[in-house]
Amino acid sequence: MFSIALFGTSADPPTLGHQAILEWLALHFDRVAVWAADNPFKAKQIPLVHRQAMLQLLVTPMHERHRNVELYPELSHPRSLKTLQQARQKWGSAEFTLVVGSDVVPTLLHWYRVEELLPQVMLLVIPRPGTALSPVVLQRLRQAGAELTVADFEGPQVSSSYYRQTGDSQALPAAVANYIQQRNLYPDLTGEPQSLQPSPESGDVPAGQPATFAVRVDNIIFSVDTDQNCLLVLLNQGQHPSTSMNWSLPGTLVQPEESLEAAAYRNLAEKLHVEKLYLEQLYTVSGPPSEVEATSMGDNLRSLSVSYFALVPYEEAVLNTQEHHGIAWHPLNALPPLVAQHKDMLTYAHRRLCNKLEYSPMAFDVLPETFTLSELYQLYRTVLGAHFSDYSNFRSRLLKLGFLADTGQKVTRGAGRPASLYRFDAEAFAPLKDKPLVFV
Amino acid sequence: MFSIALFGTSADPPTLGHQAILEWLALHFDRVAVWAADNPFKAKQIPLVHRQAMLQLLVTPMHERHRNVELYPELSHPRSLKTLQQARQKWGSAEFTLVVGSDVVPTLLHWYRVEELLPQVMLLVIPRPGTALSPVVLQRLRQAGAELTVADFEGPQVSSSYYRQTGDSQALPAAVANYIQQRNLYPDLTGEPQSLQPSPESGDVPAGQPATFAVRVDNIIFSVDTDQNCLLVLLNQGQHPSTSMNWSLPGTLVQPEESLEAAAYRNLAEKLHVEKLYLEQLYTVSGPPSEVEATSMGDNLRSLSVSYFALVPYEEAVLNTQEHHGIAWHPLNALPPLVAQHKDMLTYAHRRLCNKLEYSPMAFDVLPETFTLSELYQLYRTVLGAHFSDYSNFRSRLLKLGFLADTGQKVTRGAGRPASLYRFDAEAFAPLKDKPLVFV
DNA sequence: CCAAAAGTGTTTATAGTACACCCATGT
DNA sequence: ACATGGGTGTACTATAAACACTTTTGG
Repeated sequence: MFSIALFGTSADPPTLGHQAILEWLALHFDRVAVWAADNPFKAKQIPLVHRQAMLQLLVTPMHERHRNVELYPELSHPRSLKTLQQARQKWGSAEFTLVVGSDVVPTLLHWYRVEELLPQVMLLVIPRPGTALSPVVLQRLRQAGAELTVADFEGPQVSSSYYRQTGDSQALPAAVANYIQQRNLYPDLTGEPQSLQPSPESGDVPAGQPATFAVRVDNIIFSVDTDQNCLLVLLNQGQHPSTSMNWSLPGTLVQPEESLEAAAYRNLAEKLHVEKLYLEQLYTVSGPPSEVEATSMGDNLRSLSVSYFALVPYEEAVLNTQEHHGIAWHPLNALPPLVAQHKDMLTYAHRRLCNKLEYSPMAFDVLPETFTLSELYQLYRTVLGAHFSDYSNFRSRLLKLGFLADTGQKVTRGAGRPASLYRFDAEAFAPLKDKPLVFV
Repeated sequence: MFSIALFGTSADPPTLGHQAILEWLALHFDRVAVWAADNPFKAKQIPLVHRQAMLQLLVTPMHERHRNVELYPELSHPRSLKTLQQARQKWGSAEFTLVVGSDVVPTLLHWYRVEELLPQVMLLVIPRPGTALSPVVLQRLRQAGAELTVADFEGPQVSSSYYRQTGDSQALPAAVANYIQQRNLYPDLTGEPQSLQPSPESGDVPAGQPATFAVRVDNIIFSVDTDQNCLLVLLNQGQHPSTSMNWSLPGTLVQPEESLEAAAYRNLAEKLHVEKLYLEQLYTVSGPPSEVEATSMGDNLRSLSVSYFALVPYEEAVLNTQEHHGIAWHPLNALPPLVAQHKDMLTYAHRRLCNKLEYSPMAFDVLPETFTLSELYQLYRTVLGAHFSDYSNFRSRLLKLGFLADTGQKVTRGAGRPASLYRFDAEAFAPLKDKPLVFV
């Protein structure tokens, strides 16, 4: 069958090594297809057009001896599977061989759909200086279905990276060397050989010292005054370090032996006293590097704030105005001037609160053990607004779901018919977990 | 009208100062109601029963001279409004006066429903040593509706905290001193006066050096292989520092000049190359204090991990297997052994992904500019599972909503009728934002 | 007696579900 | 022609929404 070698190279730049490989391939295959490949992870690559042009300069002269080597730029694709599909479309059924350097062999098993690729193509490995082939890897590849040959090729041991490090134009075909010089494509190279040094991999992470952070926890504490039909949030007057704004969310720095959640609970407990509450992590923001906190640990410390949102029962909550003179409840629809960042957090927290109420039983974390349905309804109506479903529909829906147990007790609040006291049955609710819109 | 003084005190312990105040009150009011108050923020308080008993010991002997002073424990409540309600229930319409120390006056305006409390009651302020009354505060209180008197009381200047600091039992009535000694209620006191020092407020925060953190970002990168009907997640082999487990989520340390989001993007870009993606912050966990990272900044550094979850187009994504040999896609239903913490994060991220798909247009962030409805459907079906609504209903619902614009173009994928190509119209979707279950 | 709050029921519109069936293309 | 995937329509059911009505208390 007609044999075709598929050889993609970054050609950055193409060297005498490439030339030797191509000549070797020309002798062993009916056709040799070569192209300049783009690697999206090599950020500082020479533009593709130049690399392709240089490759053309290398291939064209070869035609005198080998008419079967040709440039096929359209084959270029980050995925060999795609390249193979295109080759098959172009040449139909032939025997295709993928030519790869020995350096990429270890990563081969992680390629896009290897299990699909390997049965369709043969592999030819070109040994490259410095990268030995592990027999284990070869065996594992063969187990995965690879039909794999290692080339008995002994060409000149010059690679593109050798040229990029040394600038030794002896490694290049004259035409390529000329192309580079005309356009000054590798300006960092003086033209005279430099000392060979191991260079860091391109695209590597910035290897600087990682930043250190002071972490604070900011609480967005909501409460509901059902008498006044008012959603409240707890604010602190003039304590936030990084601003001159008057009001801010109550917060605290995380202590050395303390988990984030513990810090959130402590922060809350310092400001008010409640028996029941709902607490949940919300969002994390990092302060700008310039925003340094006063500390003895050095001034490279950045700040990071993890926000928690809480719901507490208003009737039960006792503010610690003794120690924190500045704290007070504020209606959400009449907020005082606030730190900009905190304003966003508040908006986000409010949205989360509304959503959570709609599908989670968090309301029962702040209601008393037993409660009337109108108390529950008042809570929902105050938070979700006047557009919320009417009482009778709310009532019948919840009772039908069956996780509210009637205690049999009745209680009378002022005038009107006495109301039944209900209890939340967590077990009966369990199957409804994660179901959306349980409470609408 | 019958005048009643309401006087709550922590009685920790009750002193000769309290006794003098009570005698003074007895001369100016028809009845003096006194009780031992509980402050939920004073953690190291003597148990209430003892304080009440001591107060009783102080009040009982007074009955010889003043029959109108009496203990009413049932009036005790952290909120004066409640106390007042109970007093009113007990004695009906009388003139009630709330007796407060001058030290609490500045916090008065932050009390529970002051605006409701102030019209109902008169205030009597007892000057206390060391806390001067600011005329500004008094004026503001009066503006808020307070009817306020400052007592012309010149009693002995001994307070409970004076006793607690000095142990000077000269400050106490003999019966109280005896009660304390019998039960060794204040064991820290030697009995002989100590030097008077300003002590830190009780219930204060631990004032230690705040902890410093190295912050890492861990990415949970999902992708959908619609051919194989498979939800994939990107894992990294054996790189996580704090474990011997094989696979972990790809992560990186946040660099000094970098925002959290920037670090998440960098981390992702280092591992794979995509043009389109969806990225969102997920959750933040703090490592235990023991888990120290190797660093030159000192070994008190704790670790904190902010996780981000991402969705990327599988067809387009090119893994950087060159630089990161260990990364690979794994089907979510066949995960390799994984760091425990990362397993939880994955579960959480998966749930979030499912929920987000149901109400947000995130799918269009990873689909090509134009797409067929079955491509969209396949994406949903693969992520949300076989229980997802059937194609025809999915189709009619989405088209009715009107944010999918038919491009008029048709495309044919293999056999079958050609499919229309649609485009996502963000403007038309805008009103549906935050609506639940748009896509069900 | 009425007002107020609790609780019940009825009607109507709409949205989800499960199908059956027609349409256009490649082989 | 027929398998394959794209696209349409219909009948049934469940639920949301609006509202009228009864019951039980306090004043």
